[in-house]
Amino acid sequence: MATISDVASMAGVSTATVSRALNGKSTVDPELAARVFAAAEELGYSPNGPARNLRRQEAAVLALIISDVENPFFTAIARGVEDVAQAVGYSVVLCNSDESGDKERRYIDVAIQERVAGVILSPTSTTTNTKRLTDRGMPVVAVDRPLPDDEHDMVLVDTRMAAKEAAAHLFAQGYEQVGCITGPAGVRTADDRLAGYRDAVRSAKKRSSARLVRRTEYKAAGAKAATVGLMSQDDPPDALLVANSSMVIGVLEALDELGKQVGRDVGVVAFDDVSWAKLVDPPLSVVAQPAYEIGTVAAQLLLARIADSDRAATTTTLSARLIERGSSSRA
Amino acid sequence: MATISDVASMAGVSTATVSRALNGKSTVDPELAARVFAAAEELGYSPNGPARNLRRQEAAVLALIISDVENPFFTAIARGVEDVAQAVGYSVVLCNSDESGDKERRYIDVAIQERVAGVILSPTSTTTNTKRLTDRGMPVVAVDRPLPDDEHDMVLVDTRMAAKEAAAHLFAQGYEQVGCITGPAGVRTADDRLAGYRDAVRSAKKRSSARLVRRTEYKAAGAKAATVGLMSQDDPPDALLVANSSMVIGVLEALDELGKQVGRDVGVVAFDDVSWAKLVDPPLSVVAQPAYEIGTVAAQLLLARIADSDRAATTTTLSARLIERGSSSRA
DNA sequence: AGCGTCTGAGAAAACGATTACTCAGAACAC
DNA sequence: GTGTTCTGAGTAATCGTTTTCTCAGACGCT
Repeated sequence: MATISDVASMAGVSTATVSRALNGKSTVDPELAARVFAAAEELGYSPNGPARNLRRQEAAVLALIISDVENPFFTAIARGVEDVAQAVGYSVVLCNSDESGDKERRYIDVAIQERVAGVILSPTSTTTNTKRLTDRGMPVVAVDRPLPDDEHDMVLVDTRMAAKEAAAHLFAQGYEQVGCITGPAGVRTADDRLAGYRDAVRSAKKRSSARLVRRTEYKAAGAKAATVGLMSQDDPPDALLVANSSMVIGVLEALDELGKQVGRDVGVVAFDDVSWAKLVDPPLSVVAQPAYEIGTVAAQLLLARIADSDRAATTTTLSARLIERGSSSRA
Repeated sequence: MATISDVASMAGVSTATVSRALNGKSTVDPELAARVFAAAEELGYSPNGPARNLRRQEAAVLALIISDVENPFFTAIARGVEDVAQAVGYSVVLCNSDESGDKERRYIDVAIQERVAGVILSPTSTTTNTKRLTDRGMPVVAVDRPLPDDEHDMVLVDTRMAAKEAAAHLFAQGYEQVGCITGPAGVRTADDRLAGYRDAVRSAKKRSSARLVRRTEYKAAGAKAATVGLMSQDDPPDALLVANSSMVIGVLEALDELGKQVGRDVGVVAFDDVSWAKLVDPPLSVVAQPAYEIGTVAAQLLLARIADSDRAATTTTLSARLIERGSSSRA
């Protein structure tokens, strides 16, 4: 592949001049510049990124490490990040940690090695991995889930409040025994949603009962099994708050197989307003999280931190919105 | 951030020895190696990727450029690619071209600049962009959609046959006037699915009619409008073949709003077996494409080509599978 | 002992860009 | 006409690795 020296000798100038011309730095004689551009075009010259980054000690690349590429919530975040980054000339590379602390670590190491300008991640495990980044002074923004030390910029959703509101809505609709299916213990969103659920139970003056709560992976299969377990006890729940959109697939499958009619027999509210929510019967009531906005805000925060590493860390908390549809109504 | 020289001086050896020790090359005195490892650990040393890549003239990174991150078909491909790549120590960076030839070109340029080892892409526009890659001898594998010249490795699905089979199935179920909603002209999968549909129309001895065909973006909104258009004519179709899963969302919404009952009034088969297909009422009949496998095969092909650039180009065509559910049955 | 052969570590040359220096010549002021 | 400033291009240093040389010393063989 053509190098800058090839261009230089073809244009009959020094490499310095080529570099200056191509980057529009300083002033270069228009006639020389024209020769340079012609030569670059002719040779199909494309600057060697690694060499440039090595010299410049910076790369206009952001890493985005998300915990599930197949979850629309995270892909929407990705879009938000990308749109902001593109606008200022940064590229985004997307990595899928797949809820595995191990893969997360591997991608963090790649990000460090490649010396990307900054990292946005939805942390799976706590601290240990991100410490590698902060130890080396790499700008980081956490999304969706907080990091323990508040040295970091974070973009979160007030998911506890949202869960409370969703559960309260179910009680208000006349459901008596609202259950909750949430993610693994230690995953902050899962814990928060459970806490919000409990807040609502308390506010409704109901007796809180571990019997009505299940925790599983944030996946359909686990949620399906959990639903079967919940529903097959004596005095089963008559409504469910489900902590994400993958899970609700398992939940709806299970209810269908158990012959329970959603809405009439069992009220359901799930997190994330997926594109197909209106298509199921009855339409699914959801907690819509501002995923795209999380992405845009996170990208802006990261860019700000890259520009000024001494900025005080900020935490932005966005709020979610309950969308009432048929699945949470007995009518 | 610590450099190799820092490690070298702390360990009291030369940088060459540090490099050799850390990379396990050649033989290094165990005692020296131990000092090196200790120093590297102590300093939190992480080799500078750009510098390494510059020297080595290669990076263990693959670029995957897909046309829609929010489409589960493509994210499943991504998983396949990633699993294969990870296993052999390559990282994958995912880029979203968003069906825009412009973004595609930008990401291709980034891939070239960063000198990634190879590129897997689902081409949006034809030739022009990929020529940039091949001109520079960059290994490329096309997925989902072919590239015109057969100099390339490709992994495709026999989507024409699958479309034919799906449409034939609708006829077999007793639908008389099967319509088709497909993607933009020029997008190969869209054209092939339409061609397969026409094959089936011909085989069923029906008169083919442009009246029953609509083309729009591969998005829900366009498909919704197309459906309304199709259904509001005199003698509207009584079944629809829908070319992807985003579109079918719009189609189902439209049918619902028009008061048409899916299955009984209008049969529907759509491409891609999305996770929620069984949840809609009636369950959605689909053409399941082997997306994950497309990804794994593509990654293997790419790795093979990276290892040996003189390999003959191969085209792998996988087949799709029709899954019959309630939406294509009058019962 | 003397002479290859080997081993293993350091010195130094890449890799391909950017950029701090340097310096010739023009422009300008006196 | 001389000295000063300015302009713009080339020279060379630099980024942090890897890797080719180079070479000292150990080893083995006759």
